[in-house]
Amino acid sequence: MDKRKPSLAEVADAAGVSKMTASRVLRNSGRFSEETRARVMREASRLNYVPNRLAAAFASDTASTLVGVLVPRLSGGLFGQVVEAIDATLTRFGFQTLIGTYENRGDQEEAWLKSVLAWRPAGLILTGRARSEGTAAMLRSATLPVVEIWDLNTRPLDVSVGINHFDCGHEMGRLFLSRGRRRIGYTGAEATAPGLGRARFDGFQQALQDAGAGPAVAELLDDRPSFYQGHYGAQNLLSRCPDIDSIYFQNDEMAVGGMAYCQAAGLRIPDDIGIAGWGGMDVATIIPRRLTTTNVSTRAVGRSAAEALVSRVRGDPVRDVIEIRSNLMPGDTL
Amino acid sequence: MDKRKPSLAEVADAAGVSKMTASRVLRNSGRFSEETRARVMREASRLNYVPNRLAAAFASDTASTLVGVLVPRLSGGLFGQVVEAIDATLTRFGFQTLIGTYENRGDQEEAWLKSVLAWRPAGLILTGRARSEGTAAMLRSATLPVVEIWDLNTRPLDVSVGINHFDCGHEMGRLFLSRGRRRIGYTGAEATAPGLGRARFDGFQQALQDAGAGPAVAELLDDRPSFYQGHYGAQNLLSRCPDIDSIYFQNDEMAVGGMAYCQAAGLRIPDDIGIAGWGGMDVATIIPRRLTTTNVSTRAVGRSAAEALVSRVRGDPVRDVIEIRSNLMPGDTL
DNA sequence: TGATTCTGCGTTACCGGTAACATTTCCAAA
DNA sequence: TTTGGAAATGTTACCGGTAACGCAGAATCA
Repeated sequence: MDKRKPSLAEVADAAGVSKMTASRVLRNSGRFSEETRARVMREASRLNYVPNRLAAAFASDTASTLVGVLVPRLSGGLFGQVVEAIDATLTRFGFQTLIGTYENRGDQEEAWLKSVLAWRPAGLILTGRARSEGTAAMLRSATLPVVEIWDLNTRPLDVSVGINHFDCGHEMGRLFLSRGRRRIGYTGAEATAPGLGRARFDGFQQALQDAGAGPAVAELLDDRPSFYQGHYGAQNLLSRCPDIDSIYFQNDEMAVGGMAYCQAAGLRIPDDIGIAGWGGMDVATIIPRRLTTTNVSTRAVGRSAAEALVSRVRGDPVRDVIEIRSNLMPGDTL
Repeated sequence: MDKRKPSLAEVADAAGVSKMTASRVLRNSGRFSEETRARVMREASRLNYVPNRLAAAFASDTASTLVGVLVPRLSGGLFGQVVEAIDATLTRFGFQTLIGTYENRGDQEEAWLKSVLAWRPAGLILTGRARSEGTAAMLRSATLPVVEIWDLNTRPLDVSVGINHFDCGHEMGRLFLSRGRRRIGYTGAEATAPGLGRARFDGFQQALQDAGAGPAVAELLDDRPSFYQGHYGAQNLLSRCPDIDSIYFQNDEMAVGGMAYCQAAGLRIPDDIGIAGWGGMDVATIIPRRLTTTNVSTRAVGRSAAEALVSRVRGDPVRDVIEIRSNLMPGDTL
């Protein structure tokens, strides 16, 4: 038995037309009669024809439906949701997602980019904005649609779809002050990685400074954000500065971990200590109180990014800066 | 300025050799002198040559480095970790991950498979074992390496890397009994989806039956497993059967959500009610007690699956059933 | 009625690599 | 010096599609 997949030529032969006509029918690119269409489609289906995208993309340089998607990670946090939304949207438009994770290592990013560009993708979706010189050079010379996500970039390489993290932090800072908090702490993770949580912290500090309040005491850890890091960070912070009255965490996972520590230490929330996080993560639903946080629509980020990319690939007009709104949730923990 | 990427022919010309020699050098497939190697590599690097994998894969039928990876979801639960480990391992071996998520819809799976097979991938990694007839037929006729993950399949299509969920449930059932639990409840999600949590429940019930105990009362919800589903499921279960003394949850997220409900309802854990989950998820670290659960090495599943796939692609011998051990953690909540 | 456009389809060349086979070079052994 | 064979390199054909162009016949127009 012949295991080879049937080719376009075989479908065309079976239908009694030329390869080109069969190709036109299968791509629905016009210039064929209804009768021919029916015959080609019937034979394609009968032969279980699976088009060879390698050949198609290779031949035309415009037919690639691969999209490279690079995120820091898939587990924990919100990136899994973002990628889910990206993939769902790309799939809807007939594109495929080529994934990559880089765990905050720039060299990883560069190697990944090189191996993805080798597939001549239709476009790229990249997270974060801090890029190595080599990466930036590759992107410039590649001239393909690139959507930067997560951190809103007002002067994007091409298109940016993201959240204004600075404003999130600033808004939260004002909320801390309006609740009478004055001895404020901050706990973050991935201290060595640029971007991501950093802008939130900057906005937060700015809000305190704008109001003439002193800066927040920061506890920055190295690992990725997690429950445990929040727990540990809160412990460090409270032993260094036992008199702080509130802590802003880099995200909800950390906030929930920090809350667990505070409660175990006998502190009442929000009376003895105020807690706030960021992200509106599912994990926050498990605690009896509603966590003070900023809700972020990760699905909207993913969907908008994918839609913007598809529009760019098709040559449709696209706004180059797309902000995804986030909503402060005052909650009951501050 | 010419925006086209340099081709192999240009590199070869610049190095003063034929395309074929340049190709051999770049693939390191032997049969060239050290001096030639140096010259070709130098020119490739000088011209910023990025090989065209489309052309390579298309030409040789053996050079594809794409691997299709299909999972139910990326956010929540453990699949994000699994995919992370798969991707890291595949990257290490020079392969690329083409991702797909199917949200428990069989038609999605079939459409995804078709679009991935169009790229003539080197292999596939699929989650779960319940497949539609169309999907199974496509896999049979495609004759490419397929690794099934998550549920251990003792008669795999090709290779299976997974966890024995039945045994996990059985072991946990015995623990429930040894702790004197007799009026037992179970809370699961995705009731309509086959596989996944189902085998654990079956094993659990079997353990109870083996010991002559009555079956667990089941509360099966439709949505995907989450904190909220656990909370809600526990509530339903306790209002239907107020006298149950313990609940086995489909996973740790649900268990933590269920615990939150029980505590809010004034039940002491484990005195009034015993709680157990599954998965060893990070979320369990936030609660003050150690959750009774089964630890699963998701990284090991991902890494082993990717390694098995690479071996199969290379033609190396591979065991066709690879069980990833899981460990019962007695914890403090049962 | 002749000229022009449109419709439907075919022909040819090519995308950028790699497999298979052919050829040249070089060195050691006869 | 000749010669055999391995090492290094070149030549040719091809993978399966698509772009560009060509061409006959039908429809439309002046």
